[in-house]
Amino acid sequence: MTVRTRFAPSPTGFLHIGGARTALYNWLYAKRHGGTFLLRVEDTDADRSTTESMQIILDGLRWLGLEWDEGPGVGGPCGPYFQSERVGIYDRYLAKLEAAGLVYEDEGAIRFRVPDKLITVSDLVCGEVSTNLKEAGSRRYDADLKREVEANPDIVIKRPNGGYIFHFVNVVDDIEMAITHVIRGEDHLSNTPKHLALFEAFGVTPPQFAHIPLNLNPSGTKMSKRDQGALIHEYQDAGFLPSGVNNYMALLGWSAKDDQEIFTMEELKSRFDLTGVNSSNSKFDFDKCRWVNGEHLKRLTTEEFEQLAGPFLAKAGIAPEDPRVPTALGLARDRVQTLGEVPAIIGTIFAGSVTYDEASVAKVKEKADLAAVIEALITSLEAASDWSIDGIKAAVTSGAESLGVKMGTLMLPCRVATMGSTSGADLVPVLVLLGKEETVKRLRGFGGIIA
RNA sequence: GACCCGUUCGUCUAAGGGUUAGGACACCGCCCUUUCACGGCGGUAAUACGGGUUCGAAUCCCGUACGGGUCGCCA
Repeated sequence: MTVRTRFAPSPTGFLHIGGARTALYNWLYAKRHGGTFLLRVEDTDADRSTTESMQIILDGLRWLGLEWDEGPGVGGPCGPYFQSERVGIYDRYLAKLEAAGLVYEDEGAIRFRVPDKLITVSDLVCGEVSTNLKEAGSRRYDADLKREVEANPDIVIKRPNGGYIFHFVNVVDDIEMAITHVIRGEDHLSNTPKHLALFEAFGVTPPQFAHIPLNLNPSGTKMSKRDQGALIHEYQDAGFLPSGVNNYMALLGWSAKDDQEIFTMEELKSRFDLTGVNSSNSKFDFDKCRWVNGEHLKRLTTEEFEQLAGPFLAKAGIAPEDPRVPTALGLARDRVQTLGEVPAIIGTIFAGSVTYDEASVAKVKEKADLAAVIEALITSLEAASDWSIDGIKAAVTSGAESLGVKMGTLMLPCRVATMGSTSGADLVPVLVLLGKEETVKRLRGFGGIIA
């Protein structure tokens, strides 16, 4: 049987990292087994569903490269892929339950009679979990009263206003769309017996279930929109690579069982499997996510890096077609973990003026003879006949000799004077790009500031 | 509160009865570098606790603690 997996988001406005990872696991599992990955929009709650909020989710999935084989925009044999357009199908399935005497009306809503027996979920990740819905559902915790109250264990599947409820449509669609593997967050594990009861009521063999552990924020609670790294579009804005984000998401809850940490999408596709998914929740570590992304950045070709960095340069006011850009990018390349960090490294090269970092200035000011050092730099660099890496080095060396100090003594003040900070890209190549005139101008300007 | 799931360095994880408990991020140190990084090498750091079973337990069983989840006419 061909594997068919699905991602079924409800359009609440953002593609959350947890949802994205669920989508990734489903996508990878389908790819790994030569199957089909489908996207279904669970928009039964009309109040919360808008076109824009759905578009953000689709855009996020496309950016990640998790293209769906069936679903919105591409169609497929099991459409429509919006639950809001499938009411006729749900009516038909409801009629089946009615015919079997398994539903009844209760204050305008339709309830499904849950069976009074032990239902066992055989989960590919969590193992076997058993529940009796009739027993478990006959009590409910009332948050206001802070105690349990009597409850009707039969689940509502249709509202008085005609809208169908998640548990029902979810099962109907999984049947209609011939889903073979349901990979979803562990928060659904407790719901699964209800779904199994419905599959049985329809006389259908249920799909295999795999409940994957949740991603928690660093404080150990469920990731919320406000947590760093929670929303996929933020990765795009910050200059992450889709492959880097996918790689890190894959690692949160899954292991290849060897020491490999960096995977291309192709490698993930061939190596991912449910057997490597572990059952305990994981905390999101933004630093490691950045590191993984940095590794993906390093594996880019020069051309790819330049092309991808372009928009981030433009956003920072640097013209990507400036002839100095390729060299500057080469200097920034192996010291950034996201493309968004690039302008901070090389922006000052292209800027009309230098913004001085206070701590950096204070550090070079500690040297008593700073003014003399700057003066020597101006004199020797101005005299340089060959404005190349070697020529500049020779000039700085001669400046150092004139003061009777080592070249290294001049480098940090020169760095702060021309770039504003003690840290930054390799300085001599930066000076080459800056040009002699601008370099000397900046040194003079700095000399004026410290005087 | 009831039920369900979980618990290995700070974090992500490996080890499916016998390992000096391995790797990665982060952190610290050293080397390289006449600057800044990259890089290389090394270090600190973990089996939640208590009972069993066993010649032998991170690994199997029970209990406790802690964490997370579910208990909607949300999905």
